[in-house]
Order: sequence, then structure tokens, then C-alpha cells
Amino acid sequence: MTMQQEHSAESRSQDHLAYWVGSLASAIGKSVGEQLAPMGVTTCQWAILEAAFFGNANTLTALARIIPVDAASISRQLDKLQKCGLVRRRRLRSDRRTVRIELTEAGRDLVPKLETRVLANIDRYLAGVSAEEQAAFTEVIKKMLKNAESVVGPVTATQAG
Amino acid sequence: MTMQQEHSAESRSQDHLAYWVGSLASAIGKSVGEQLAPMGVTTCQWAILEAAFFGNANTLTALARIIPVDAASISRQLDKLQKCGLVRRRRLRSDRRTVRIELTEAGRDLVPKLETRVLANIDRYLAGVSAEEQAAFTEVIKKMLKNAESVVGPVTATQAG
DNA sequence: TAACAATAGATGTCTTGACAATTATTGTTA
DNA sequence: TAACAATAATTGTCAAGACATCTATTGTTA
Repeated sequence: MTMQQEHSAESRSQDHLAYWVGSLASAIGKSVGEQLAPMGVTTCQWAILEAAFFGNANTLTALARIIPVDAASISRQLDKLQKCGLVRRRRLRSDRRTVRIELTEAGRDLVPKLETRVLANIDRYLAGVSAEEQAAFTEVIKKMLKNAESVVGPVTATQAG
Repeated sequence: MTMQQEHSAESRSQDHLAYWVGSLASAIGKSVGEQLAPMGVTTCQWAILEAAFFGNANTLTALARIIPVDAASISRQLDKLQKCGLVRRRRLRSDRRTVRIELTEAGRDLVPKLETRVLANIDRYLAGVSAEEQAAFTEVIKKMLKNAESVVGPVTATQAG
């Protein structure tokens, strides 16, 4: 029994809810990456393709609002996706600052395959978790995100600093 | 209404529970980082100091089992913590392969301050979330982690590959 | 309309982390 | 015990992401 261990009764961050959230996110992230790797796509790239496919975001800044990665990194991932021929960039004539992200034919073909693969894998995590539990779980998360928002602004967007 | 948006009724990964887990983890991670930055400590370094302080892990491989970062990176963070005088490395005489991580006086002084700061900030997220909800939430997470384990092995440890 | 702020995107640079390989030591077994 | 596998830690190398900065364009206002 070392000196350090005498602290073990106190508040420890590893008992904290946040620790488990981090562990789970890390595990899921790793699973997703493993599913995508054989398809030659990274997790960030997948998020981009998904958002473009479903029309949730077809602009760099829009993507950066949805994906918890800063715009600079997303821009570089777009470079790669473009080079792979999965994505196209088109500058708008209405506002020549913004660039519209479009999926190519190949991109539109790929996304459903990726999604099937990834979602099937992630659903392994949900074994034995009822629909009610899942709903309650998601509600808690949304509540927590809302809490954060009210203090520091949108947290999934680009850094506040 | 673009072509992409016609897919919007289908299963989308952004409705998936995993997406919200990722968003929350990212937000929390960012908050933690912001709290630690003024103290000159990164999130990973904080995790190391915590684990050492409470005796949860006082070895590199033990740390890598708890912290979702691979041992190589942790080793380099230990270099920095050592250079800052927060941590000491001592090679065991019983098994000369393993190195025991010990906090210095300065390290032991710092950890409680960090913890207070960080936990107080994270608890902002929990406003309006009852103790029961939190307990249920954590249970679901643990169940999910257990599920992952049974298929691919410990997920928070070093990559399976 | 000229000057200045704001926005969208891209690029420079540095740190972090992942993966592979290396060294040193210990465990196992023929 | 000699050879080989296993383990602990470290280092090399590369890509990903963060932050700051830059360019181009648009919005605002004096």
C-alpha cells in the first residue's frame, strides 16, 4: 500500500461520468476507424461524405459546425477526397467566397456501403440496451450539450479561443 | 432542394447514438483542455498525474490500460512531466524492465488543484441531470463497453492490430 | 463610394497520437 | 542452461488536428 493509495476514497475523475464518456467515445471511434480503414477512408473523411450525402452540410464552415474538427483540417481532408475523385468543389457565383461541396458519382456510390458497414458494427455496442434506455441516454447527452452551450457557446464548433 | 437532400428520411449516422457520444466527448475534452491550459498541463498529462496520484496506475503499461492513448505517446508525455519536475521515474530492482512512475512533491501539490478546477467545470454539464439519470447513463455506457470487449478485446487499451 | 469590418476558405507550423521497430530484461522450455 | 518467446519501455516516422495567419470576397457605414 503506497502513499498515493490513501487518496482512493476521495473524488476521483475516473469515477466521473465524463471519464466513461471519453472511454466510450474512444472505443467507438476506434471501431469506426477499423471498419473504414479497409475501404481507404478515415473517420473524418467519412463524416464529411455523410454530411454531404445527406445534405446536412455542403460547405466547409457548415461541415465544421457538425464535425468536431476544425475547418483547416477538414479543408485538407477535402483535398484528399477530391484527389480520390469522391468529392468536387464548386465555387458559387452568388457568393464567390463559398465553395459548394458535391459528391461525385463514385462518392454517392460509396457512402451507403460505408454507412451499412459502420452502423452495423456500432450497433454491436447496443446489444442488451433497450430502445427506452437508448432514448433516455441520448436525451441526457443532448441536455448536457445544451448546458455547455449556454455557458461557452456552441461547443462542437471551432474553438472559442 | 438539392439531390442529396432526398435521402434525409433514411438511417443517418448523425441520428445515431454514437454521433452524440462523440459530440459530447469532444465538447467535454475541449472544456477540460481549456481549464488545464492556464495551468500548463494538457489533458493527457492530467490523466497521467491523476492516475499516479490515486495509485490507479504507476507504470507505463498500466497507464496505457486506463488512458485511451497508446504507450508510446504516454512515454513522451512522461518525459515532459519529468522535465517539469512533476514526476519521477524509478526502475524497479525486482523487475528491471518496469519503471515506476512517482509524483514529486510539486506533482502531489498540483493534482488536487487541477482536479478541483476540472471537475467543477465538467459538472456544469450535469445541471438538471438527476443522480438517477446519471447512474442509469453510466450503466449504459459500461454495458456498451462490455459489449465491445466481448468481441474485439479491451477497447481502451492499445490498438488490437 | 471609400474605408473598414466580417466571412469563407486555404495554408504554415507545431504538437499529439498511431503504428512499427528497437533495446533491455524476464519467462519458458527443449 | 541455451534458445526462444514474452514483456516493459523507448524511439522513429508519419498523418491528423489545433491555432494563427493569409487571400479573396462580401457587408456595412461614414
